[in-house]
Amino acid sequence: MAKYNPKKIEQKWQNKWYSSGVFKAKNGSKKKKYYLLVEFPYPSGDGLHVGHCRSFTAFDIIARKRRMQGYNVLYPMGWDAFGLPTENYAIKKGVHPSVVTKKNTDNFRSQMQNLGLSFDWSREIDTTDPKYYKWTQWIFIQLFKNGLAYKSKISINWCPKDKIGLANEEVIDGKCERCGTKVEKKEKDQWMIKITNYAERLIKDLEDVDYLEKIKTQQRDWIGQSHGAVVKFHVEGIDEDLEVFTTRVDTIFSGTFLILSPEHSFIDKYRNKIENIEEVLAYREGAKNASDMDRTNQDKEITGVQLKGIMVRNPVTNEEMPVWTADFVLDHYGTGAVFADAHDKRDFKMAKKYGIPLRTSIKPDNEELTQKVKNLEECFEDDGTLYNSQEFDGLKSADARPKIIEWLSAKGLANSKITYKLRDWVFSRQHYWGEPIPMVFCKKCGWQPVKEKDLPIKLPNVKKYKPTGTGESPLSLIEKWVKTDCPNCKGPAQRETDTMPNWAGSNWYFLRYIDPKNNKKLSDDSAMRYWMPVDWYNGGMEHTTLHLLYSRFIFKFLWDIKAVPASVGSEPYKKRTSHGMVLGEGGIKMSKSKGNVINPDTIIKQYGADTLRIYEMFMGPFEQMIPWDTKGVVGCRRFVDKVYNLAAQKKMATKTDEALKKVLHKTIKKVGEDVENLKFNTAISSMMEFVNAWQTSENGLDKKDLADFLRIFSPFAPHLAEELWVSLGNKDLCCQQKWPKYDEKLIEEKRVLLIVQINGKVRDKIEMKAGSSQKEVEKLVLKSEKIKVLIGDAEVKKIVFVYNKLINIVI
RNA sequence: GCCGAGGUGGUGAAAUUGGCAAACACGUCGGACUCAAAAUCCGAUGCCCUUAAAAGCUUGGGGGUUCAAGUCCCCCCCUCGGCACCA
Repeated sequence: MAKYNPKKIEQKWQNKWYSSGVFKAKNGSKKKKYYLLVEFPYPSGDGLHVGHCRSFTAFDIIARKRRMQGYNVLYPMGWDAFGLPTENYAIKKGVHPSVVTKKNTDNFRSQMQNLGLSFDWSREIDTTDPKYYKWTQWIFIQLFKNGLAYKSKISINWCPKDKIGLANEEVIDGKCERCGTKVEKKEKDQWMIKITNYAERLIKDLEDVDYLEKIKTQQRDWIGQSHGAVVKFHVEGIDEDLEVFTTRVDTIFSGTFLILSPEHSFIDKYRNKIENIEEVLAYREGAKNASDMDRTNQDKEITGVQLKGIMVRNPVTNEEMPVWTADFVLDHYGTGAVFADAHDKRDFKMAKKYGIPLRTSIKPDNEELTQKVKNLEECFEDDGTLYNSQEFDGLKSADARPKIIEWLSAKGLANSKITYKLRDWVFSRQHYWGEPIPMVFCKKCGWQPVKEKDLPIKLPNVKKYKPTGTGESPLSLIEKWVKTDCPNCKGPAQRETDTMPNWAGSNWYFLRYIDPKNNKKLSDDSAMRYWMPVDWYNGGMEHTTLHLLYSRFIFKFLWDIKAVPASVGSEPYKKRTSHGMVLGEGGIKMSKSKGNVINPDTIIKQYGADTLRIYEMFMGPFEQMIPWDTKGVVGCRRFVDKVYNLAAQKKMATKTDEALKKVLHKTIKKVGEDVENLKFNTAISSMMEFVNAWQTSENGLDKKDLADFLRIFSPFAPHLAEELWVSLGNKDLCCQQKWPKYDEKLIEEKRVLLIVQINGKVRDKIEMKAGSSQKEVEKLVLKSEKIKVLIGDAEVKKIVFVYNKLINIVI
């Protein structure tokens, strides 16, 4: 038989698979479904990254295994193709982004096919296809109609050199991603989405899904729920209360002053009551100009200005408290105001700096520390025991909190309240290459959504993709497109010229794969009922708080408005895992500038796709970051070669050796279990062990056992598996076979290697039949010369026996 | 600062969850084949002492629990990821 030639083999089987449609998922099937999803890539000009290959191959293995286990598997692929690099390329070269996108997606597709990935290509989607983004726009309109999309003036990142608004992800270290200029803030009217309405559900429903714990934790932290209370502080001489959010009501008896954010509306409302208003407004101005970098600087000196002439009353001590403003109090969190006391480091520092009186009311358990706290030498921030707190003295912080809230709310002075760090989602981008926001502004009717029958609002062709310099999107320059009729009154109106962020298309794409050609709906109800939710979704950790959270939110919304059938439930993904990044050799990030990018095409050309697949799975644990090592690829090629040589050239046994058969069945068990746990590296090492045993066995495998091995091998190295499958005389495809079962009886050990320890140290090993009793083992061990010598005259104190494993003699 | 993950040979890593630490692979060294090289095959390979055997040491550091600890508990150090003036 000829030498192993992956080039010849792989092309042939890819053609066969893709032309026969074996990987097509069937809607309306009676079979059990399995929906496997990997994040669709942004088709960049650089081509497929070996990191893509890793997660796509991993889930390809699961998809192939599931098909062999009899499932109707949906494993689709598409393109998240709106995005900046394509737009930048268009600006530079003057080529239309859609032309670039077409070129890049063609390249990506062929690279994926060269890897033998079993995607169902009949369901391919592209977020930049008007037939697709028609529904992205439709979702926006539903958000608007349900009061979840609104316009708001907010400060955006502004590059003064390029004269363009930047998304957070375009700001690297406070500088513009393109030109490196320091980014400024600029106020601009933006479309916002009220994701905060869903904050509670987004946290609560995490209980019902199977996500990696670290993913859940990260989402919870991002949403940032805190339980506390809003307390009212009456302003002296004005019929007004200042409301303050706190999670530490237990410290309220020590509250001696109040701090407002510089932007707090109270300052505007009572300008004339504030004696030093000029100073206060100057402070506000200064805070506004401080960049994010300065504001997050830990060591920054605390500053503040007192609102002279304003006093409030502490609702529990009834004492007068001065009111200050300081920029560490954030306007957008809680009520934009805090009460300050000796139990918060920042308040403590500020009071010391400006000579504001402090009082303590919580003490730690430690007596020495308590003295320091009482003397105001140290700031105690933790929970402790209350004192100076009237009837609440002696209570622990945690017990005091609900009691104090209850007591205050009875008097109408407080309400318990839950706040979130999560903020509403800025949805406008001043770019060309994105979905146009389907809204129209009419002087008479205000903002109006485009009529659904007029969707999609197609991106018009422009001559220049360059930003306008005024902060408007390039679309604003196309007068013909901007001018339109009001959908409501038919009067003259203007289109929104901002586009959507690149998260918009990926919010709901998993619904489109289910029914990719539907032009009446996002996706057909009965098909959604069958396929949803996604059974297993894998993606990068970097998408945990953006894409993953956004898409969960949008899905909940679609479910609420019944665009998704009720029976599906309100969580889109049953299970979510994450892969580790593939780094360049030496452990640094792969990048063009470092010249350490590995192109999968090169590896396939040199070693074959099966080898690349196996290497990517063997290189290390799937969830872990891992450096590329071309030497390791060689080792995997040797393994693949070995399988080929053994299967193709060794004479077939009439009956497999008993010992080898045993190893085979252990391997079937191990590979099956490891794949389910994403432990591909150990699955492969166990197959290597099996192949080594096969190589050294006397007679080798018989036809049936070789066929079983090929079946477990085929998800990993599908091309070679098919080639060897037909060489056994089969006419069908290996990937359509049943996943083999292992024989429990064969796996059972008849003889075991028993460890003999003296005082916990391994001194000997004896082989004996499995299931021997302690007595039998003891007899044998104590007779052994080696052990006799080691025990010598010492007294045997104790003997520990672990069934089928070890015996430990304590002397 | 807080939260999360991790630290095991020269390298990537295993370790059935408390029971032989280093499987599998890379690399290195030695041998076979060859005029020679590559490829391939065989053997050795945690460290230390040693011609060898035997002993001893070893999972970031220190302490503890246990007949037995990479695994459990306490303290500390380091690396990576996330959040970060969030009241």
